[in-house]
Amino acid sequence: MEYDFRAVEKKWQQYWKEHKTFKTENTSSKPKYYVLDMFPYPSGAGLHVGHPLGYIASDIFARYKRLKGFNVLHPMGYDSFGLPAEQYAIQTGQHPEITTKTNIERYREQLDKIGFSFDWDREVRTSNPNYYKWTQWIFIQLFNSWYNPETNKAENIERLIERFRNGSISFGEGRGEASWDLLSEKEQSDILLNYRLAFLSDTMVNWCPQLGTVLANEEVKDGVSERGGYPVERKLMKQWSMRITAYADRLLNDLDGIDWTESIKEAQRNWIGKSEGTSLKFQISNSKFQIEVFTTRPDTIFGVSFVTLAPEHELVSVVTTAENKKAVEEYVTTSKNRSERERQADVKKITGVFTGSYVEHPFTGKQIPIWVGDYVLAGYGTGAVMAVPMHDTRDFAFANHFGIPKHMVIQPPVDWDFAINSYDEKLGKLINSDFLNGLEVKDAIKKAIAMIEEKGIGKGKTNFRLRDAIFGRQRYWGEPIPVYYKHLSTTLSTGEGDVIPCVVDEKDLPLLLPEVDKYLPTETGEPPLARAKDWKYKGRYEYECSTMPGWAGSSWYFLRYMDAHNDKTFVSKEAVDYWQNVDLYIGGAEHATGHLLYVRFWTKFLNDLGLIPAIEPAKKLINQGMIQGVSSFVYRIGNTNQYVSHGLRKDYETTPLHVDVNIVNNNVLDTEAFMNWRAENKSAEFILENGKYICGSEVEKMSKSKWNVVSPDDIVQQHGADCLRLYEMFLGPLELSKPWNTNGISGVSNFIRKLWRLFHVGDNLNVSDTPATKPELKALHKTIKKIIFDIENFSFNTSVSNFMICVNELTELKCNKREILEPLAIIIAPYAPHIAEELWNQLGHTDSITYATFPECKEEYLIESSFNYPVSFNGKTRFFQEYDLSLSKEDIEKEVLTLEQTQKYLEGKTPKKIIVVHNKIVNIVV
RNA sequence: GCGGAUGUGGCGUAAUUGGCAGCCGCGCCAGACUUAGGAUCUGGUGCCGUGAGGCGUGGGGGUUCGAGUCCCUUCAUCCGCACCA
Repeated sequence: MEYDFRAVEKKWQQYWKEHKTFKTENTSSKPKYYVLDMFPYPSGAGLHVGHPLGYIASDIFARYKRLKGFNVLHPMGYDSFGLPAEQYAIQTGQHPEITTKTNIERYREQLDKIGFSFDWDREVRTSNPNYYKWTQWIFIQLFNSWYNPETNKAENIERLIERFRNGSISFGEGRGEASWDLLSEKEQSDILLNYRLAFLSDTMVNWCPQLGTVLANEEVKDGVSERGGYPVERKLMKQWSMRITAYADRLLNDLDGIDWTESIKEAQRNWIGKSEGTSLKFQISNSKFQIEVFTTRPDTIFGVSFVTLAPEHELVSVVTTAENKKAVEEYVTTSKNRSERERQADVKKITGVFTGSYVEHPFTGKQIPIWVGDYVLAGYGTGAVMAVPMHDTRDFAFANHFGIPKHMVIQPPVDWDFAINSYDEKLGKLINSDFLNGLEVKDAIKKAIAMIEEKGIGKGKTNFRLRDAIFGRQRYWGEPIPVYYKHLSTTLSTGEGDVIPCVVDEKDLPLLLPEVDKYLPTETGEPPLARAKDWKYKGRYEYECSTMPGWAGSSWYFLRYMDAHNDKTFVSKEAVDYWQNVDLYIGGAEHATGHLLYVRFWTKFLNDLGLIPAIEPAKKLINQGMIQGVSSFVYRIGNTNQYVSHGLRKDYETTPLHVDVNIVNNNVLDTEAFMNWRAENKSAEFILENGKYICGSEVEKMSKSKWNVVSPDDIVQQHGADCLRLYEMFLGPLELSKPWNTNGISGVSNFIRKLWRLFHVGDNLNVSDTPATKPELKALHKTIKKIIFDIENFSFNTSVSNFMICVNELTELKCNKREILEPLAIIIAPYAPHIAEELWNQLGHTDSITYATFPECKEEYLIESSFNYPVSFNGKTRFFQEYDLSLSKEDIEKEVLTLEQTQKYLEGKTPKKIIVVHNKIVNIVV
């Protein structure tokens, strides 16, 4: 009988569960190793074959490390707050908690079937109050902290207040020498909000009316929401934000110390967008005001021919003269009404308007016109730029469009046609630039900054593209922000009471998510939490009604796994001192500027507070590729119920329609199944080619709506979990994206059966205790060596081929020696744990193979005494000749020349040169 | 526009890091066996050519005795960022 994978896999999954085989302790004499997967959001669609790809790789690595004698932490959990469950709740009235629970159970079932070695006792769910209690606790620490630029660390806000009191830090302009304690509570609160790491402020947000919430920058793609693709507009709102910008420099610099893919690091560098330059103030002619600009090119100061303000700039109205008022106001209004999307869509379209005013050039005193243009972004730098058309592409285009003069101040070291392009390179010598003349750009930048600073009109400055992260979401299914609003004594002037935000007391955590009647905003546009009845802090104070964003819970979950049940603290000192941080983190590259940046931010913050020892969450990060789906299409003719085969569709007017890939085999449609697939297909007619209906196909994202989802459950049911694991690895390098194709799976399936047959004759184990032969030992140890190399280089696809080679060789050798087969079972165990356990058990072991010892490669079995040299002429291999490895280069050279074959290829000529590379090649140059 | 990645048979891929290109599979071809199965086994399979042989790692050029691998250049595809001064 054949290997019964269904029985065996069920048996061992049961065994692991009962024996808690993968339970991990926080103390051990073994070295620690932490392998983490990005936890999933449990969606209603369940897992498809793409999801487990990374989990399989990490599981192999975790199991390998256990065999290598490490104490391995390999947990799993769920990122269970989020939009889809809430959208579903809005549609059906079903509480998101119930949906979430159902989805998690389904995920768990699917995961269990694949045989992962997770320690489920450490499971976390971000929507669980025991978990989000600590997410809220961390929020409170952020609220109570400020970033001290001198120590470059977050500190308790009390330290800042002390410094306000003793005057070592001034708490604001225009308040004179007033002492801190004389300020009202409201004034103090407002000032502190400018420093707190979690703070409330009026911010331009990405507001999505359809979703009824604000979105973070990385949740907006091309002006529409990432989820759902709804339009997003800019809106000024009072919002909770995280001062991630305080950490910009550290987030950038510390990238050098971590082993992450270059693409992720580069994406983060771009996102942080550090740019060094200088601020510079221009005096507005006949005015008390100045315009401050930021530039990275102070060297081009003598090339300035205009100054441009963003339409939102506060000085626009000030500098606009009466005769230009109408035009400017019109322009500003149009610009503001254009959505972010529209602005981005036509970047090429140059628009702007002259204000009628001028600034004075700081060095020449010349009059420089002030323009307004929406190519200048209000949110970056100072919202104003000094325009140098000859040396900046955008200024060049603007100047050309409006016929503004251009001044050349850098002599390019190459031929340059200034009629076509500006010269933006930081290379060349300065000309027409007074004290900068003759300097190289690099030196000119330094000199210009020095002169600007000396004149007191600006100073060297670093700008970041990174924005503070908006933290509040006007949604229901998220962590309540643990903030309440305290009413202060009524002020006489307004008759209204001042209100200040305060964090709830730590002992009152968790602040539970209240029940609401509907998951929609209120009639007045308040978030759903405003519907909660009698929901007040201490029965008196209104709570904050927005909830945390999806990334809050995932910004520290790697810590909670270390100590998942602690109800005294978010993670105990002992646990975090032992586990430190993640050694290997596997997940998708789509989180490059979202999760992966926030988790680094929170890690650094918690480290600043001395709560955790690590400054980075993960030492090594691997991004698994995406598994795409292959969609199948049928072609419906017009509005009929007739479908035409792919090859003949050109003759008709057709509409391509997605068809369930499960009723298509090798592009051939099962027409009967199609007719039964949906009621409206019952009477479908087909125009066939060669008696078959051929479907079209396309590679797309795997998704329910495209009918191209392949479920791991089906693969496990048909071929087994070990087969799925091996096949997913066999597909190709982990990092590569590829479309799923089940066709090749039979090769892996055959391999598993072949492996089984190596140990069995009929139904019986047939393993001999006689010593192994040299070729058998060689086959084994060669494989051990390769597998170690492969795993440590995360080259899981080549390991699978190497196992196949090994089993093929041993089958050829008719090897059934315990001395060979027992180590073979161990090295294959991380990949195919079920069959490995079964074989191990049949070999007479009573314990799990999980904690066996990974065999060592003994080089002595690999030593060869001779080598079959390829002999080539002018680099072209012509024949082979075996020589003993003890032979010297000279000996081989002599030997080769005596060969009849050599003489044949020499055709009577004398070789110019003979190259002999030991153990590699012989090359004869003629 | 900037940045990152990828490009090898009909397909997925491999190549000890400069040394026999195509390992391991899928598919395909031929054969064996047969209780005719989508089973198992054996052999073959880069392309052109009956053959000797020639050509072959997106294209072009270079370094080298020797290049998929190194250098220059160019093209294509995918991903990220994108008026960031």
